[in-house]
Amino acid sequence: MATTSEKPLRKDAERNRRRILDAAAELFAERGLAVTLNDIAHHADVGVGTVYRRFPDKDLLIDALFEERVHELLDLAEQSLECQDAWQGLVEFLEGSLELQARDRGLKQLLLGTPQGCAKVGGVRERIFPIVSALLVRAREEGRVRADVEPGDLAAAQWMVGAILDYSREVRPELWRRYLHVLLRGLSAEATVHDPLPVAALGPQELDSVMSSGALARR
Amino acid sequence: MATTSEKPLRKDAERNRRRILDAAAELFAERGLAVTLNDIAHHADVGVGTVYRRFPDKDLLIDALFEERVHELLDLAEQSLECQDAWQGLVEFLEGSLELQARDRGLKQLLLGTPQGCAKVGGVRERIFPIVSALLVRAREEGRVRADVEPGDLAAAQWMVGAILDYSREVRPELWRRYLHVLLRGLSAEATVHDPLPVAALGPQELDSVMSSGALARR
DNA sequence: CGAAAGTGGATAACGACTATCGACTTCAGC
DNA sequence: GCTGAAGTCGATAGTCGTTATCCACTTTCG
Repeated sequence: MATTSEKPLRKDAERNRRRILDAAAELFAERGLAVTLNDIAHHADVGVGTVYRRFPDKDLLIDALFEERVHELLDLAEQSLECQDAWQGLVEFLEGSLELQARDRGLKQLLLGTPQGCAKVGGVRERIFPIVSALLVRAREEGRVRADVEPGDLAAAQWMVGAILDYSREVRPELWRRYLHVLLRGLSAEATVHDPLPVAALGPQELDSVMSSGALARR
Repeated sequence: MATTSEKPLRKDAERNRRRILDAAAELFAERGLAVTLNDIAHHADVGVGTVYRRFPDKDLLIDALFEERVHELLDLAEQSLECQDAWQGLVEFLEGSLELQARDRGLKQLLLGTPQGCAKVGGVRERIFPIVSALLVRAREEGRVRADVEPGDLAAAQWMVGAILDYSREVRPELWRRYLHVLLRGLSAEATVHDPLPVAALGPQELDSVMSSGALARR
């Protein structure tokens, strides 16, 4: 079970493999997982056949690509658990996680969407959940979070902020911070007035452009 | 410019028109705007051709169907503005609006998604915005809402709770109430601890089922 | 009763994507 | 430098789901 033994790829083949991976990373990040293998091939300056030869199944490509990125998230969770102040840790985790998602549409879809295939990635997600739950429980015990907040609420929070990401990514990539803040305030035990909301709300014309940009597809 | 004059439809034609409208209402509500005219035809026990004859363009059908429903929303907004307590009015509006959306996927998509075509519906949406903005401004003046909250935040709130709707509709249709509550608490001037969160958070097994149900499509 | 209006649903036209194949190019080792 | 194994390219065939048309047939209404 060598980690990455297989056969030693020929030099040009290896170069193409990298090109494909790089192109895929770029396209997934900016356009989401829906990009076709054709798109990726063209973007990598490589024939479609080459892509199919190397990654017969798109899920294999996704797995290969995102394994690393997803582990970043796992590290983040573990590191946040170290934090002496559990509330602080929770905030750090959510901010970090959403920051990654803001920078990579594909990652967001992988994390919050359906797992289908992509075994490795799905597995990591399952390992993150208990860690973050522990973080939440601790923050609750420390009296920083409402007593009736539960782990499921953290998933919901990511869904909600994820929606902001989808709608506003083009117009105001940083808008999600504002609503993460609102949400955290809503979940905290004593919601103080102090710290102002980060980043301004969308103005009327920005709202229009979001609405008509078809951020949410339809038919 | 008679409102609905045209030609007086033949009796059977009129009956079919109604059937189509009814079937469309049902399917849009439970499956969203993406249902095909074929689906609608079959569900209405009518030939596909009949549907196309009556509504050459799907947008026309949507317009015809949702004009009324969207006006309900406009009424709701106006009525909420009457409320002496602006905060109360705001809550009523958001709850009412989201309740409608929870019951009708199509309506939700129409309100929060792209307007493309569907002139009438889009117009009403534009009339609602200033009303709700006024409501917000008043609630802010009354000191119930944080001073830095803006009208755009209400749109964002609907996007966020709308995401909860999309994810959890099958598993727990009422879950959105919990997160509207959290959000409102986050936006309110003094977030008191009192009133407990309505409806429980999703448990681990429910989360799994949401994740794997592919609530959010991908490829 | 007959003309006008309306109907059904097989099927053509489409568009987007997935996947294959085989003539051709490149590499690595002798 | 030659050779054959490894690798490449991209036109194109196959699928799938949807939109839209057409016309022989049925229904309505005066």
